[in-house]
Amino acid sequence: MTATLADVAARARVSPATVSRVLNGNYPVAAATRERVLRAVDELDYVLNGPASSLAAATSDLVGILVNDIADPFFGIMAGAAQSEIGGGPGAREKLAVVCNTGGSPERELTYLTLLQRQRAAAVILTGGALEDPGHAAAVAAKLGRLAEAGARIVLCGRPPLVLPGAGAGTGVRPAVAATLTFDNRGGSRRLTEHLLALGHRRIGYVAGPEERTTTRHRVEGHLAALADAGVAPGPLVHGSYDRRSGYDATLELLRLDPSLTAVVAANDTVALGACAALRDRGLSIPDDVSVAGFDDLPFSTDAVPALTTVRLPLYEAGARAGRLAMGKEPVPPGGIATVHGELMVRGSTGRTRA
Amino acid sequence: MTATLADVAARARVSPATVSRVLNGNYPVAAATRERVLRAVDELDYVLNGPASSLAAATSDLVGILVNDIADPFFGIMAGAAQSEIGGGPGAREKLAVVCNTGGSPERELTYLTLLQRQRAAAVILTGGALEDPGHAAAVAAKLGRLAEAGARIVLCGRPPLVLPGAGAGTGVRPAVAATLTFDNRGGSRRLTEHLLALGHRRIGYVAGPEERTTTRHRVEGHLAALADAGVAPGPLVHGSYDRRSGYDATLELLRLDPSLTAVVAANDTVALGACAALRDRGLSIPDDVSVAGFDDLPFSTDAVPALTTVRLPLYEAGARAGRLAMGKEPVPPGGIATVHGELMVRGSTGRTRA
DNA sequence: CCCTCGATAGAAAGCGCTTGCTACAGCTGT
DNA sequence: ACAGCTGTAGCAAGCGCTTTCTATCGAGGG
Repeated sequence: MTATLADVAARARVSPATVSRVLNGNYPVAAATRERVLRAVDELDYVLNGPASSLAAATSDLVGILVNDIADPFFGIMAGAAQSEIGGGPGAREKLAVVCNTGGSPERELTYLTLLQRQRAAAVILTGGALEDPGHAAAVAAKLGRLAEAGARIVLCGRPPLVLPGAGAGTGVRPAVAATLTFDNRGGSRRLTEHLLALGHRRIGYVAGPEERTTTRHRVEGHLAALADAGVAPGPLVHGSYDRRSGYDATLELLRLDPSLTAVVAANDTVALGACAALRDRGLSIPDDVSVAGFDDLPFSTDAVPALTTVRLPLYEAGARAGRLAMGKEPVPPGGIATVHGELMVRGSTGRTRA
Repeated sequence: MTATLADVAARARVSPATVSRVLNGNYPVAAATRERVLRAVDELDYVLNGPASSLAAATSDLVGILVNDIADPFFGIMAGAAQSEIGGGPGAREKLAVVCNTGGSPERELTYLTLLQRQRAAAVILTGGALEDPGHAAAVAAKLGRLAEAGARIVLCGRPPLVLPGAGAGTGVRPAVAATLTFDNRGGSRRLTEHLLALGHRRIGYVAGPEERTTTRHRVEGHLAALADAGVAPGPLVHGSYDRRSGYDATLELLRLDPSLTAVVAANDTVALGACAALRDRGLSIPDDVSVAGFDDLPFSTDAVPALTTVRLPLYEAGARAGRLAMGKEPVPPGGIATVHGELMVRGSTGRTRA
């Protein structure tokens, strides 16, 4: 049998209450007593019973991090950074940061949220783009509201702010979402396209991400805005998922739609890699025949040949900040929302159009 | 306030016991009653209190997946696969699969194990190579033993079997580890080096992973074994971490140690990418001047230019299988151990030495 | 020199759920 | 018509911890 608090108490010749207080360190205990208790804990290999503790204290030390695709470094980097800020704050009770992979499925997102609510999670971080389906958005908002009511701190990272009914300023309703770190996908995308335009490109194809995702839409909007400002007509656009295969296929399709393309902008770096492969397979050279650009600046982008022009998103920093916000270790930005900007990284995959 | 079981019971005009039985579905409840209860649950937006439930039932629905680096797709792919097998088995109570990022730190590994033990996790999956430090190995083994005692099913995935004292056959001691899926790193590495030898390479540099990791050692051993069999003297070897930067630096060092190298074998694909970058920066062409090989066959490897010769590990399949084993959905392999083999993928980054 | 206060420890009442056991129908078989 | 079932529902005793309230002991102040 596993040892219980009572066993430890008996061995240390104190009451269970005292043991609990030693373990939680939120009540004065004489040094000698503490010593004795800790020794007993050690000798019995005692480990607190989490469920019992959470039940009695009405709080738990679980922090959930939801990601859309755990195999994608975009999420891995953010999640890892957040986790590193959450695990073992000094003094505080050790928190258990766990990442939950929704795989982009709305049902799983909701399921995980319910599961986290069931565990009375102390905080929840949602990373990456959201689905734009109104029904789903409402369901998520409702769940988050309930989580927040139960005391969980909610942080959005790389996701647009959630508009909650009845949570406006002055209504006295505490907003469900404690803080939002939103990525400036529009602005980054716009600067990227401006860069391409400056290089002389006029026929630019676009490999977009999955439809109905905020990230996809914002990046497309930035791209179109840049074109509109320059008075350049948009080129062909194909939707796909966020993987290299999709980038490959979509690029072939783009080429079919407009064989005279001089540039391809991809939804992200992974997709861009697929695009490069497709172009090469068609015998086109990068950037001499066609320029290619990605987004995110994942670690491998600099190793592509040629190195990928892209927009760097400070994923690690954003994830870490989200982690701190979830722990209440960092002040909430004014208005609860902070925008994280991307930086244009010009590298070898984009070049001037031929004269 | 959040609704409790009792609230639901009152609303449905039944006893709390009945509500519990409806929710857990492990006791006959008349259809009409069930109906009434479910309606009440719905109307009250009731969500089971996980801690209370776990406490009373002495089990929880948490399943922990430990990974060394969540930003590395090697782990992301396995973890995602495992998670997809764990979330929501039909009929069974929904499990919460969570991934914990140790960052390769032994302390964090132990901390997470303790935290999972505290939560009375239903199962724990440890992925990737282990640290070879005997002290740490013993500590982990002890923790796993305690977890298993508490009813958790332990599965190792991509990690060598754990030798537990006193758990041999016939001792009547239930082994702590339910099942082990071990990767044939030695064999894969050996075949890779044999391929290089067959292409005529005799001066092969090796960029190894972190020291004291089983994966590192096994891959090096396979490499050396192939060389020994062929009567070829080992080339220079440099240790580093599992990232591209490390591959870059180590390759420069290798070149310094032996400028006449004709091939570089890297600890994994990520490292290989760094190696490629270093070679290119030195003005060497791949594979004409120097061949490069990786390991794992991560998705981006096929997009490298030239595409990377590597050893494909069925990460997704292994992760999924680990997930099923953790759920008891799949029979344990004979002896509790199954070896997962890698497949040599010959691509453009390796070629014949010049005549 | 007694009283008050600060510091520390204990008693006990839950926290919300599960589950073994008991209770009570409505039937069946004789 | 009655004992014995089978099928459902309720009772109540915890699960192991936290925390409020109370008790005790010493020390300093009036």
